[in-house]
Amino acid sequence: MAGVSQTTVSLILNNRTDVTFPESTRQKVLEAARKLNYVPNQFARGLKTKRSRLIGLILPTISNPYYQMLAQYVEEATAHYGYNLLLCNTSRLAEREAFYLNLLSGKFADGVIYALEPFMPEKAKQLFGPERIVVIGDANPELGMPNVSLNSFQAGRLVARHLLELGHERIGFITSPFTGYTSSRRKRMEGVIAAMREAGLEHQLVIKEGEHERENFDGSYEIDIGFSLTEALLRENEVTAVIGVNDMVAFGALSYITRTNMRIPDEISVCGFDNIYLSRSLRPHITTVDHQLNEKVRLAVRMIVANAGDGGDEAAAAEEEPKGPVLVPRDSTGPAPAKRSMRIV
Amino acid sequence: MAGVSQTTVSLILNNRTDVTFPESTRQKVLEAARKLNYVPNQFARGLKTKRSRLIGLILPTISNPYYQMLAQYVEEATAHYGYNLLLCNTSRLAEREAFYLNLLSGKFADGVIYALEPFMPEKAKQLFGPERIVVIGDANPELGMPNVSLNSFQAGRLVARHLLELGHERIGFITSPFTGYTSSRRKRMEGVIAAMREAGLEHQLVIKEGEHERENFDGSYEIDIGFSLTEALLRENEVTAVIGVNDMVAFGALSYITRTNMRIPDEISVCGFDNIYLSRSLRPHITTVDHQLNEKVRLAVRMIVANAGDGGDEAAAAEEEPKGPVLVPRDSTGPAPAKRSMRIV
DNA sequence: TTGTATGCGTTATCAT
DNA sequence: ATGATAACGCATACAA
Repeated sequence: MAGVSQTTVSLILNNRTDVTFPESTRQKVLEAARKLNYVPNQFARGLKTKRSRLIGLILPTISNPYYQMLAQYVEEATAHYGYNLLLCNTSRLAEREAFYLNLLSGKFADGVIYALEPFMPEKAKQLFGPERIVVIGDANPELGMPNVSLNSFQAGRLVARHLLELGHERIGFITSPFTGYTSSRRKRMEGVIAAMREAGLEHQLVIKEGEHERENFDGSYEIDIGFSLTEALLRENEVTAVIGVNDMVAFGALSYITRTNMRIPDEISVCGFDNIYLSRSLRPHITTVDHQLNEKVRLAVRMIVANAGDGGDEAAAAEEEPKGPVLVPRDSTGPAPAKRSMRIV
Repeated sequence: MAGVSQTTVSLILNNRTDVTFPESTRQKVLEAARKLNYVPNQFARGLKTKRSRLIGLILPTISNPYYQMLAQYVEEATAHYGYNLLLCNTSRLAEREAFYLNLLSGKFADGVIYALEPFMPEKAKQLFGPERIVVIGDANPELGMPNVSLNSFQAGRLVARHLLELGHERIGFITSPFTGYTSSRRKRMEGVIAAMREAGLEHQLVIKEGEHERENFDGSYEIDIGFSLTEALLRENEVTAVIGVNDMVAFGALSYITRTNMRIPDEISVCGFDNIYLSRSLRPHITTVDHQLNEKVRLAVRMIVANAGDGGDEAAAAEEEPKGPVLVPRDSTGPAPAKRSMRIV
């Protein structure tokens, strides 16, 4: 229609810098494309270039505010690079992970972001090669995959130090179960223990762990765990602060405490991890730790885009040092109450 | 490697029913494929078949529990059909919607599910054809697109009738702004008004609408709106029940009321819409309306799969009548308090 | 039951 | 600066 060849059209529409055309030709082609509502066929393009501009995101479920937040960030980052996000909910089932790995492979996706610990790292590496995969989570060298680190240990330490500085001495840590696949829960606890030990208060820490991982993956499970563990914790112990292993568990704690008519933070402090948006919406606003997830997600996406792609300067950008977790103090934590509550100690 | 032709391999690997092979040949091919870790190239396949087994989901943001729930259901439904979900967050920006429509088109996606009212229905229809699009939301014949209906009007009526049955007469309805693009808020209100009118209590309804739509799309905005509108509502009016335009707004109302030390539901009832999982986790569990979204989402996905696809029986299944909204009574609503609160009336 | 040949729409190579 | 042509990997019409 523009009276030129396929080649010319391709070169112009992809506005490549290595060739140059007279403005007149360029306009003719652009005009014709516009008139025809031309949209390049991504199948044909992918067949040649082996690139899809698609990134798969593997996570257990989107019904959990943490993963929802993460997915939101990934979506924003991929869109920024003109990429599209494929959502893959595995419910932590190996079978579902395998299903999605197959679906994504065949050079179909340019890369895969794991937001949980891979069940089948070998299969993933075999299908994509390690350089097309990024794991967002606590570093695990055994996996042999690129990793954007979350440093849960440091996060745990930050929270505990915050409470110690406020004068709390007897502290409860409540958590959903330590399972094989979520080492971050354990690492948060270890960070808390480390801080308590540094303060010489190691034996003042009370740890309560939930019983069974429940099949359902929405946040209600964690809220329930937080509620019942706090009930048990306060029945047996005189703590002045409760640390939930994440914000949802902390909300459960808050629910129970509110119901007992104890005042927060005057009589008891509560805090969590993750800085999900509810932690700054529900009242009281809760003290938590921000992972700077947005920055980290962007880094992960850049790593894949650089590797899949046009390389060069992009690749350099991917080498940045990720930032560490930061404490976000809010209304739910305050100075430890006076001796009254310390009578057992 | 199996000593047979491409054709044979293709036929066997796609296990087509219209041809039949001796078991020996079949095994040879399957064996070879397994050994080679063969994964079909989806680009090449798509180039021939014009099918991607990809469905685009267009929504404003995933940082809002309603859309998060919807996305979860869509993901489950698409996975069930061996499809993959492309997540497209538009933040209700026309520009972003256009970006995604282009990205998805070129026969790249088999269909598009709109979870919000399309900004550019014409462009969408032009790129995909109306039969490849399904809108999940209140029916809007003007769009000329297939629609899975949510019936917000009926939902509003259900809630109001529930309160009327409990003896409430003076009721507040609080809502984020009625904007051009979310007619469901207005329809919920109209349903409430209809029920009040049927009871002859039309003038006992107090409506409070938030000021400006805020740019940020996480639920915190709606919680804040609920909080401040309830404050204003209770300062000026003696209502015995508050209806939030959705569960998040209702949570905001709950937050304010809890802080005033009024008892729920003894002194005041609160309810919302959508049945997001938080409504059954946070305490008190709130009365709400369930849209039976899961069923509706499955229907929407089936409609696209049937149209894109292998047709026949699938297409028939897509004709089902969608179910209506149902009331979910929980702890936050109870009988209207005795006359004490009714002195103004 | 199985093989041969063709084409999907694009980009890349090599001409001119 | 631009055009001709091949090739990507698969599915299919047709032949055998």
